[in-house]
Amino acid sequence: MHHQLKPPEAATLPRHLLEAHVVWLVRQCRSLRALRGAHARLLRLRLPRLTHAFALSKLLASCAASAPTAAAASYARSLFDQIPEPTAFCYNSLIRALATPSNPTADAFLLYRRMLRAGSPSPNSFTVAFALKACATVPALGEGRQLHSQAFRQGLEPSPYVQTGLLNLYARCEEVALAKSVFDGMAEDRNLVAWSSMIGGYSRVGMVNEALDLFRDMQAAGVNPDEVTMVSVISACAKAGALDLGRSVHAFIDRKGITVDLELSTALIDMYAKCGLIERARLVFDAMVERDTKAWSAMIVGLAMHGLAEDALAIFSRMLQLKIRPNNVTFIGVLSACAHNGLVDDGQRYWSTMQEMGIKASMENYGCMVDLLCRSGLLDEAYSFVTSMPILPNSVIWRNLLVASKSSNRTDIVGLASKKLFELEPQNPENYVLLSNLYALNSQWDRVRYMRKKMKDNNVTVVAGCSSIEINSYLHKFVVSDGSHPEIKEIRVVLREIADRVLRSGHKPWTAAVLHDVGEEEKEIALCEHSERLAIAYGLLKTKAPHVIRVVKNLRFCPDCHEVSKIISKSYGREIIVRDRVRFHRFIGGSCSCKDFW
DNA sequence: TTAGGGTTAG
Repeated sequence: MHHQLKPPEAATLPRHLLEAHVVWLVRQCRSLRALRGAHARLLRLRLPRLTHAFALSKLLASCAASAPTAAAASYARSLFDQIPEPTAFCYNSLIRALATPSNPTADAFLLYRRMLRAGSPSPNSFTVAFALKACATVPALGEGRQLHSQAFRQGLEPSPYVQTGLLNLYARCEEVALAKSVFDGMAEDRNLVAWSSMIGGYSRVGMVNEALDLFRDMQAAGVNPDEVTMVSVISACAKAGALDLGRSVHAFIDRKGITVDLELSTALIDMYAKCGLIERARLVFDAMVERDTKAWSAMIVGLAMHGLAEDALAIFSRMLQLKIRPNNVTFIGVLSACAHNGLVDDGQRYWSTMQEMGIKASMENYGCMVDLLCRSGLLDEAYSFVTSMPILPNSVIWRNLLVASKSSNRTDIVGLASKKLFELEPQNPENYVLLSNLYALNSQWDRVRYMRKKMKDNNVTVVAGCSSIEINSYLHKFVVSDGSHPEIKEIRVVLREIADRVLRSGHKPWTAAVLHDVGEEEKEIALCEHSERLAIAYGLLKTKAPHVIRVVKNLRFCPDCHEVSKIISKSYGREIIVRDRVRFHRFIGGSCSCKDFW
């Protein structure tokens, strides 16, 4: 009946029937295009003034509920501007529509402020919830905090939607302490969304044990997780390199019949890849019924991380065949696959492909290219690439260049790179240590001493690296020379044994070159109590049956650790998989399966 | 009309 409504008839109908027609028409719309079509049809009906405003607000609300794109946001704004006296409902809808990832200016917050200044209509709990969501999407912590205090003043804070909005804002801004305090205050109101948000917050900042403990608490509280919760739990395992945990969580997902949707599959691919089981990642990928750019990217990045360039590139070309548009992250995978396998020409070709496809290169993409050129020994090309970049190179890029020129006698590059590094990050100990090691390598001991002095003068202290090992579903963390562990005595016995075996193998600790002017005892500590070695020692102590020891480091793997892990693996007959921040080093019987070790 | 999720160089 409704769709047969014609303009002359419209003028004669009572208001409630017209409104019902509007509601019906808008409800049919499944896309932005359909909404525009409905808008045009409603205009042709020449509705009375009030019904017209009603129609615009319904269109606006539907637009706000659609996919959060830039197009939807701008259409919503144009609808809003046509409404003579916008109600709170209209403001709420526009604020909701403005919360798009492509709208980083916190426009939603500005609109909320405008509403407050105008004095009417008054914001309600919907307004605050939508505005908080916008701040969480950007993310804009400062604006979000202002919202928090305003919500408090207006008495809107107790609304459970405002509460979860605040919790999620803080969780997304990596303010876990603030998020936790909101979460703790919710007590009775804690629902699935609140639990998931909090777990996601912990997962995001790498507080894996906290994320998993909370996941257990949630179940104990009788709240059943869904696929959204599981994404956070799985990505926490991925971050920690906790394969056993990840596997048991995956089994839990299957047991509970939780839907493994697009996002959860992607998280599983990432988890298996980061935990060293690339074959398993591949199985998850192959079983997917629907794959988007992120899913393809996760698979490509995973393969690249494992040095499987051929597979990564094959997957990439299949992706192109299926007309899935890659993004800059996909190209991070493609370019790093080339870099790790010395495929300079291919890498440069893919770089041009990326430009041709109109994909804007990010700092990471430039970084991949610099890495590609450096690893292939094309130092000059790398240098000119860096100096002609349209964006200012960051410290990662300069460090890469510096490491690449360590045995090149290119004092110009070393000079520029170190100058840039100390300008960009005067307080980062990594730069001092790197340069000092570089001088030590060339036996320039006076320069080594100068770097140490400079470090001292600038009050730069080395932040200890941290390694962790997963034993019985728990992550045990260690830092260098960490004597605080309750079982440190037993660990030291194993360490002593490791040191003996390592020294007997004839390996000369690399660190000793840098520590040439320190005492024997310090050298021994350097050899002995690296965080990673503490973790391996603890693994040897605690795990008898499994032959695999997995250690995750938050720092870059050093050549000395690489050598020592190989020796331990061979000597104890254990497979050791060490993952540093970026990739894998798998040692089995003394050989290293990592192809790109420098 | 309300809230939670996945891929990112060394």
